[in-house]
Amino acid sequence: MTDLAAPERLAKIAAMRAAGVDPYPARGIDAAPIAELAAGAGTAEAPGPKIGSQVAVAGRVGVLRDFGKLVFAPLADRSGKIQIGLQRDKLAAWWEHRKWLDAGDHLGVRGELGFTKKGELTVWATEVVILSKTVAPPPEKWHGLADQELRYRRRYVDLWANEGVAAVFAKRSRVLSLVRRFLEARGFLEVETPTLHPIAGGATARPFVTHHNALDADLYLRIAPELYLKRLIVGGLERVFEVSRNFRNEGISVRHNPEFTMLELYQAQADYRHMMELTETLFEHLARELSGGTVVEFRGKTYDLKAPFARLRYADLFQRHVGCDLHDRDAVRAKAREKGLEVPSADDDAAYWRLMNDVFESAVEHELGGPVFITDYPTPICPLAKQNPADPRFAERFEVYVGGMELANAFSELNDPAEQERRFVEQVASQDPEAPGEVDVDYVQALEYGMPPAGGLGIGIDRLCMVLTNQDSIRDVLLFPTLRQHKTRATAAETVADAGAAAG
RNA sequence: GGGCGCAUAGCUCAGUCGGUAGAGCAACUGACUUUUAAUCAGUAGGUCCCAGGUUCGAUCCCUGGUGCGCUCACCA
Repeated sequence: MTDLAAPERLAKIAAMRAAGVDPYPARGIDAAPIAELAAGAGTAEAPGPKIGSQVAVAGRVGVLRDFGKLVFAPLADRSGKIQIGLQRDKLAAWWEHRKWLDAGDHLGVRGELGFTKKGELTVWATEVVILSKTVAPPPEKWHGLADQELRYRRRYVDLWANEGVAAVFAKRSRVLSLVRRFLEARGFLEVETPTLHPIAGGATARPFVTHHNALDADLYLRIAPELYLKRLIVGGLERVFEVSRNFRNEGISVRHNPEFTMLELYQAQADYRHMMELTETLFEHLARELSGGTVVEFRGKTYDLKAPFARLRYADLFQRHVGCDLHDRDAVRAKAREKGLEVPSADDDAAYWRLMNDVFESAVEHELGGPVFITDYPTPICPLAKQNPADPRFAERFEVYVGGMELANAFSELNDPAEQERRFVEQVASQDPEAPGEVDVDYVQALEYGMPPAGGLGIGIDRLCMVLTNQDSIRDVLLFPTLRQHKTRATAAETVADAGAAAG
């Protein structure tokens, strides 16, 4: 046990055992979802159990309001909450055991559905069973679990102690479900590709490294599923998607978690224009399904996710917000210095384009409300995208922004093996710590077998859920966000460890 | 990683212009058959995050550390 366990509750467990009552019985009880009772109550529209009928409910009990010969308490399950009423007269033999009950216990209650004098729907108990005795006291009843860190560390408490938390995750689940149905209806096949990659490709990010003992080889946790999914397009699957947990060894912020979920999809015979249409259609669909309308509120502002979204060209935005052409290297460097960005002394192309994009991001991104497509990125910052046939300086790529946050990234996929190889070699040579360490030769070979023209799209599911559920931090849409390691004091574990040390 | 802020009872917080501390809730005891954060009476509960420094004296001031939050950078 840990120091969370309250002595008075442990004493109750001992008392129950002494009385021959199991505080952790093996079987639950067959109970109705509480919402059915609460909403139904035998009316014509909602044919739940009638007032006066016998019902059974099971759930976590809240604060006990004890009147001596009468106890009221709320009982909550996943579906809702109802009041239970325990009366001495109806629980004669059991009545003395009411002292075993504590806030937070799991109870099964059988009784008659009725009302109190104040008109509160109540299950008047004729039988009460402790289904699981809680030794850790629940959070304070007024404030709930307020400590941010504890909310994340003890999400299992946060979920029932704080209103609305479970609903956010139910919505998230629904987003994934809707996305799957949406894509399946359009002929996409859900696939699963490796999480362990010999080369960390498909994005620029620092990977996590791990080691396979039998192969005696280092492997990387994937930073993106992209290159595998495109191999499947080569393989003729034509329309594939994956809900991919990606891992990036980077900082943590309100928008970043080291592991995050991305939807990636690829569609043969499509290009980035199709991806735009698909994106805005999907976003509108999700908004409508989740909230009934297309307008969502996020961080105190509203955004209309009704398609079509505005389309703004990268070069135009650059000109407008930075004030010079993105190819004018001297002017861009001057702007970078103005903004206090670190201007690299090296004069190579890779460094210039990184700088140019930094300038763009610092000048443009937070100016964007959205939803908006930023389109036609400069080719040098798009190693996996196809060039625009009319102007090869730009790639057929777009990103979607809502509330200053990048939600999606898509392009017409580069399928020329020679050009792809050239860009890989360039990346590897760039010395960028976030670039892959070696050329993915197998991927180039895949392209040599021929990939049809295809559009690809990646959507940050966590961020999308932030927008759709109006949560400011990515941590609030992740059940268990990554936190610094933290040793919980486990008194029993210490005892075991001490015993082991003593024995050894 | 940089900057800013916070750390006091189980929880949420107040407080001490430097003299080792308080409220509400929770717990415990008692009363109460109609509460909705029940009420009433009482009891108990503190390494004031840790270490060092200044001081007659530090929870308070200073330095360092730890943890957390916010923010910047990077990205999705």
